[in-house]
Amino acid sequence: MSKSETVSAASAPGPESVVPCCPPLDERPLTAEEAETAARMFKALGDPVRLRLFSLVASHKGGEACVCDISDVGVSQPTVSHHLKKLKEAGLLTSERRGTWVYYRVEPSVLAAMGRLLTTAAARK
Amino acid sequence: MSKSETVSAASAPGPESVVPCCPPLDERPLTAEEAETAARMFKALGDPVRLRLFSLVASHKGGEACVCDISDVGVSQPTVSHHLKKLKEAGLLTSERRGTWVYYRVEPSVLAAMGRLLTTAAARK
DNA sequence: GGGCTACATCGACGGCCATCGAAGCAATGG
DNA sequence: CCATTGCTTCGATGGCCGTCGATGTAGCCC
Repeated sequence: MSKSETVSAASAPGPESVVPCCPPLDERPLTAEEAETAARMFKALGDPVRLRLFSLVASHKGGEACVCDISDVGVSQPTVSHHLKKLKEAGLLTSERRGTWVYYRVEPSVLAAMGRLLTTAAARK
Repeated sequence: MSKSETVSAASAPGPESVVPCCPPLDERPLTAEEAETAARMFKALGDPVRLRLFSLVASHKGGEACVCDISDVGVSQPTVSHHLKKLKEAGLLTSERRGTWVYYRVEPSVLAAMGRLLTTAAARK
């Protein structure tokens, strides 16, 4: 059961646990649970192929892209699908089927949370 | 020219003349090389234990901590040393021996580069 | 229906990685 | 010089993960 939150109700239930996650890294030591949550997101971007796929979606016009637009990253099509699933499970992407194609789109809130986790630490220096 | 960009490095040379590594994730698709470099950094923070260790160093008074201060994360001491080595290899931490103890300290420039990679993408939304 | 395209899932394989105990190196204190 | 403490390195092991070909499913078109 996902916590009631300001999640856009239009989308499917999807993977829950989409939260601000954690305080800035230099504010307080992360607890074991916080580290587990945050590490899962960083881990999702810790693969070159996934990072390229994510960047391809994020930089695509309209903020979304179908798999056929981004599947030229040097690996087979099943592998692309596998990585997109990983990114979706990490809460970084959402997918929606429209007719023949499946469109992927970035989840801005999670991305902002990750950025805040890092930039605040640097800004306070 | 109006200040359409909130980038702090408008004219200042900046102490961080180091390579920013990559453009923001939503600006242009990353190349294979860029993705390889950036993924290496994200991967370093993609482990819960490493993330806790990094947070412990970053939040410690004085901006540095010896291993004895942060080795209580639930794993053996050799494992702690192993993870600290990984963080150092990723360029996120630096170490210095002073007498009996070895002190670790965060590398602000690399941290800032990672944050910029994420926050710019979110801020431009 | 038949065929085609777009994408996901399955099963398997190879390699990387987190973890540990044991041992090694460094510095201090007696 | 020896013992002790702080930390790193070594070697081994178990598990996770990225990758693939084959197969399955969903939607479009003739």
